[in-house]
Amino acid sequence: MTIRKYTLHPVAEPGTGIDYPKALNERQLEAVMHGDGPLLIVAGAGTGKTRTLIYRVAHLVEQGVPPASILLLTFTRRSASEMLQRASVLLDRRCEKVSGGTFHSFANLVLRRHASAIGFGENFTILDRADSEELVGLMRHEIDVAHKTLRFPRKETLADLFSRAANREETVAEIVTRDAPHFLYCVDDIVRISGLYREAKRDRNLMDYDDLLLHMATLLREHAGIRRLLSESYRHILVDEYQDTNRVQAEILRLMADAHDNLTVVGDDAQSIYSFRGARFRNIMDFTCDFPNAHTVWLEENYRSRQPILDVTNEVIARAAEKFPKKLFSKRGGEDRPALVSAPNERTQSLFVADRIVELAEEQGLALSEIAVLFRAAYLSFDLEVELEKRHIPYRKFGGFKFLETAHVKDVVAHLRTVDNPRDSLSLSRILSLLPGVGKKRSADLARKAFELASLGPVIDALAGMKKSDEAGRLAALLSGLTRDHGLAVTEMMARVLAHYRPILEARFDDFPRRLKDLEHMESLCARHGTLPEFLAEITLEPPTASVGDMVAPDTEEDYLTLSTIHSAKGLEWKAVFIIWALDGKLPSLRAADREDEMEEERRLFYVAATRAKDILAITYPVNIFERATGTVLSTPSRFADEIPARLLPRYALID
DNA sequence: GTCACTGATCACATT
DNA sequence: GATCAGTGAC
Repeated sequence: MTIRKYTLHPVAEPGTGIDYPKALNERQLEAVMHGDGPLLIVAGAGTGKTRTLIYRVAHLVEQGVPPASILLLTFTRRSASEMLQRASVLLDRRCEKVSGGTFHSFANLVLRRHASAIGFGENFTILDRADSEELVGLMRHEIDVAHKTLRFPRKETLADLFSRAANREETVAEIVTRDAPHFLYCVDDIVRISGLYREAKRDRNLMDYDDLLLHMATLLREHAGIRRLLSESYRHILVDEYQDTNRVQAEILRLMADAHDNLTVVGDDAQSIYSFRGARFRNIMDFTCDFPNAHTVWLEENYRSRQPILDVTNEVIARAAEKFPKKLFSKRGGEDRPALVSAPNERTQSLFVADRIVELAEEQGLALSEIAVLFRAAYLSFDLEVELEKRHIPYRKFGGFKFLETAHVKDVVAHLRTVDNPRDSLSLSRILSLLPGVGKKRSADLARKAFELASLGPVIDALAGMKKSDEAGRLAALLSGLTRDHGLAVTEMMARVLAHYRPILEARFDDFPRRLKDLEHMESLCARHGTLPEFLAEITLEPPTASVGDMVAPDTEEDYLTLSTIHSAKGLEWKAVFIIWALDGKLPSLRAADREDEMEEERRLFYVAATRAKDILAITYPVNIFERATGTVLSTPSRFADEIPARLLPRYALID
């Protein structure tokens, strides 16, 4: 995000030392200068928590701590590398040597060395969400579901239940009881499938996202030698966005800090928005229980937003049920209050937002990169996107479907995965099913054979024997070439797979020119990676953030507007922010209505959205929206906006 | 066994 | 709108 670079603070020349008191306020300074031992930084939105972390990293390095023994864990890998880059500008290039990444990427790194200690091979394959759903689907068919008449959960639902159980360290039965009691009638079958799923992953040397964390925790817990080794290697651990960690992650941290207790966590309980992934905002409140000698620092001065915006966001969060009490303040004054705007329908909402964006850009000279439109769910921006395209306003959308999840990209990746891990029968049966005349049965049989022998040999022979099918012969040639020629560069492998896949793509999809662009983009991605396993782990752990259509225009220099889900907007800021579809039933989502804890999370979500704004904030909603699922008509603004006094948040209505 | 068709059912956020 | 189970034609 280029946006963050604009907030870079100019500091002394490298080598001349950092003028900490000049660059930081008193509280930030206290956090940065904290010596050894556990440290909790409770940092409200926009209070400079990233800055504090960066200075703390630089300070540690300056104090002589070897950079490689500092571990910086963040929510996305991109934010880790950005922070380390900024630390490098601050101090010197030593900061680039600091280890940084997400919990998942760090776990991947460790497990690639030590997986055998917990009964896995080091060349395990990482399953993304869709892969794990597919495998669950296979297991679902393994058992005879006796309840033909009653509804049995679909594979997506099952995978979701298993994931919840893993992230919260609860049993599948407990999760079903609490989150899906309507499936209690078949809870035994669900538990059986979860067992089969677990075994299938172990047999095939596969790990899903949750496994990376779970196995990492097991490794640390049960192998004191490895734990000591790791804990000694990373003498200082810093964690960003601590409010969005789950139980397993908290345990990993406790174990990692075993040898030294040098653990710094930064977070804001008011911005915890990932409970569906098992995040416990209570982790941040429990930190001082886990580490009784922890020092706590509070950051409350906001440098981002003008006071009228803070007046609104403070009201929103003041009504939260459970929180660390804090009230943010800003020296940035201003007259303009945020606005709550109703539109008679979605179309008018889109027209209004597009009009205002043009106005801000043309009349007030705001760059498009200083403006963002935020929403609860990815589909809510479709209508606006049509309008933006009509007016030729360039934008990029974050959140929603990733291009990695599209069929053609998955096809290509499956070829590479098969070569990397012949026991990955998911990928193998996927590419076999692409052949004409090969369906479920035959692909599964062949994949099983490859699995048993841990080799593609028999599959290649079988394919070569299918004389009638030209396609089968081509696939055989491709696979045997890729497995035989050792030491091939990833780019070369990709080029061969693409050459093979291209005719299949053209035969299967009407819109193949567009999809071909995605594949070309992927080709350019793999140029950055040395080995095949590295590349595969990379694209699964850190898939390109922009959604599908944006692959077409990746030119970076163009000024563009940001459309984003609120979740994907975490940690970012813009001068002007529009929150669309702030309609009660959409934000908060209707599905949160009967659970108080979920409603509280919706409140925090609204809070995160509103606190992204520096100067201008507009909250809009369409009325008379018919919800087919429930048969209700939604017409009231989000309760989180509605309960704010009009003197702080004035109301406006658009009329057609 | 494979494939193309039908009608019923459920739909958020992401590493 | 996508997915799933069931059906019948090759």
